[in-house]
Amino acid sequence: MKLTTKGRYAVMALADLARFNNINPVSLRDISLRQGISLDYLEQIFSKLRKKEIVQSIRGTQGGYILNKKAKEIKLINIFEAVDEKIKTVQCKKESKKGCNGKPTKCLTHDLWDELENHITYFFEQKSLEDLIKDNLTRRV
Amino acid sequence: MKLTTKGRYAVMALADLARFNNINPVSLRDISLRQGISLDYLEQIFSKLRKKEIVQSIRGTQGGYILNKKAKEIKLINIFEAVDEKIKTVQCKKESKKGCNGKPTKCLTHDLWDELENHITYFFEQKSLEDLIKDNLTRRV
DNA sequence: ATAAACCCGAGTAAAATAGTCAAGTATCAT
DNA sequence: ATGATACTTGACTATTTTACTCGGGTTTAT
Ligand code: FES
Ligand code: FES
Repeated sequence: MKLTTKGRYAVMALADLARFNNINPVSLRDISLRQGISLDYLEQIFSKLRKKEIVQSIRGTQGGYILNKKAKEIKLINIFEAVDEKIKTVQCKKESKKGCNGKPTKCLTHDLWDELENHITYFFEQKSLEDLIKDNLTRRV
Repeated sequence: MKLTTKGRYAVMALADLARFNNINPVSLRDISLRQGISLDYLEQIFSKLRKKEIVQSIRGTQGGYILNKKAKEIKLINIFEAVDEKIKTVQCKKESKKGCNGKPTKCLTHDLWDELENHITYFFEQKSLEDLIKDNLTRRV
C-alpha cells in the first residue's frame, strides 16, 4: 500500500505553485528545479491537472501555470482524481454484485476494505492545498 | 495507492481461519478452496504468519493451522507487519534528516504524507480479526 | 526572428507484484 | 510399515505497473 509518484508529485508541484501563485504564472521549469521533479514528467502531470481545471495554463514566453481556484477550494481528493491516483482497496468491481473471485456473494473482507477506502478518502476530502501551505509558512524550502 | 494481494489474502485467510477455528486445525487446502486463493501462495503467506507467531502450525494428516492468540488480540496491523504489507507514503527515509530529493530539509509535503500514514495506520491498529468475523456473523460465505 | 514556454503521444527500462514450481519433512490413519 | 495428507523452504518467472524519457509540435512575448 503505497503512494505513487504521480499523486505525490502532483501535490508537491501544486503546493509549490500555490506558494508562488501571485500575479505571475509559474513555469514548470521553475517547479522542476525547486522540487527536483523531471520537467517531462511534470508536463504529463500538468496536462491532466489542466484538463480537470485545477490549473490554467498561459502559453508563450513568461508563461506558466496558475491555480484555477482558490487554494482553499482545491482538496487533495480533486488532485488525486485528476492525475488518476486511485485509492483501490477492494478487489472486486464495486458496482458488481459478485465477489472478488467470481463468487456470487461478496467476500468476507469486502466490507472491511470498503471501510478502509472511505477512511482514506475522508482524509483527502478534508485536506486542501491551503492547509498545506499554511502548515509550511514557517519553513524555507 | 492500492492494497496488494499479500495483505488482502493474509487477512482473508485469517478471517476464514478465525471462523473455523474450533478445536481442529484448518488446512490451507480448505482455505484455498473456500477463498479461491492459490495454495502455493497461501503457503508463502502462512510461513510468514507463523514466524511472527500469529498462527501455529500442526503438521501431518489432519494438520493445519490454528490462531496463536484470541481473534480479539490480533489486530490488522499485526497481520500487515507479518506479511510485509508496508504502508509507505513518504518518499524519504523517515529517520534521515534529509528531504526526499536529497535536499537538506524535508520537502513541502513531507508532513502531509506522514499524517496520512498515521491516519491509515490508526485504522489497522483499531481493527481486530474479531471485528471482522463479528461483522459477518449473519453472512454465509 | 528567436527563445521560452506549453502541448501531445508514443515508447521503454526498471521495479514490483503475484504468483508457480520443485523438492523436501513430519505426522496420522490404517 | 506405509501411504496420504499437510506443512516447509527456497528459487524462479511471467505479468503488470510505475516512472519516467523522447521527439516532435504550437503559442506568444520581446
Ligand atoms: S473485495 Fe469485494 S468481494 Fe472481495
Ligand atoms: S517525503 Fe519526506 S522529504 Fe519529501
